[in-house]
Amino acid sequence: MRIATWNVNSLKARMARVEEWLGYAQPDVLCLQETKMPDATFPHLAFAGLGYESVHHGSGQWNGVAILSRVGIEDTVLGFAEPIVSDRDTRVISARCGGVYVTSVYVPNGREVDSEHYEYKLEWMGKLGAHLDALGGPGVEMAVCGDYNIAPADMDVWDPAAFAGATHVTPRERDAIRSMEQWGMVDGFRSVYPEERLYSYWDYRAGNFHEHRGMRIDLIMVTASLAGRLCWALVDRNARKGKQPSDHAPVFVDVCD
DNA sequence: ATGGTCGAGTATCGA
Repeated sequence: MRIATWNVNSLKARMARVEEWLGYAQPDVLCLQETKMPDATFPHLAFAGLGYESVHHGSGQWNGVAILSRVGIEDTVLGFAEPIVSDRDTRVISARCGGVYVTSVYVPNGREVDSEHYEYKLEWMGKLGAHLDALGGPGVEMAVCGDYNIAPADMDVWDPAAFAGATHVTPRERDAIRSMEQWGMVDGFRSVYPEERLYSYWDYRAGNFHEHRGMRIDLIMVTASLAGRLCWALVDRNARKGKQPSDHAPVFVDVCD
């Protein structure tokens, strides 16, 4: 089972690239973030034509998350599960796909350390933990995929010194990832490639992509039963190239029997 | 050394 995640930075702007990618990457499940559209305009029919059922949680021109699956979609939860209070942003959606409870997350950016946005980000990560408990806890086969806006370790940024004092790398943010690991999840890509300095996001500006100035902030966190069966993982840098790319590349893991 | 681009919408803001 191939489980993928991709922050598309507007699905309207990226639809042709997403269709192309589904065609050659053949994921069983694809989590999308930053669709930047309301539910009313989500292209369920186009994805159905490619063999994918889909669920979407979006309210307007910002945020927006979705799950596409060709192995079934059931038990969909929009936002955080009850009784967790969801905020007005549409940043999380969950659904059971082929026996795996899949969650697509777009974690708040944080903007500046110690700003209200930063506190909101940390609070949001706390709610995500409660959400995963509500879905059944670490004993459930679960994949939590998305743009975490957190680089788990120094090796996940092109130059740790360049991020001094910035968000995405602070101990409090990294503690949120560590809490997920202590709860029972494994960073799927990192477990397959313990040493590789590969990134999933590059700012559009300044030729950052070609200069390899990136960050690995798009993660597929999986519970133990899946973690023990990971047989491959990939960041598809080719999908960051060419005409009208997203600033993020898709990432996937393969779960084998 | 700084900033360099996109996508939202159509002036700027957010990333």
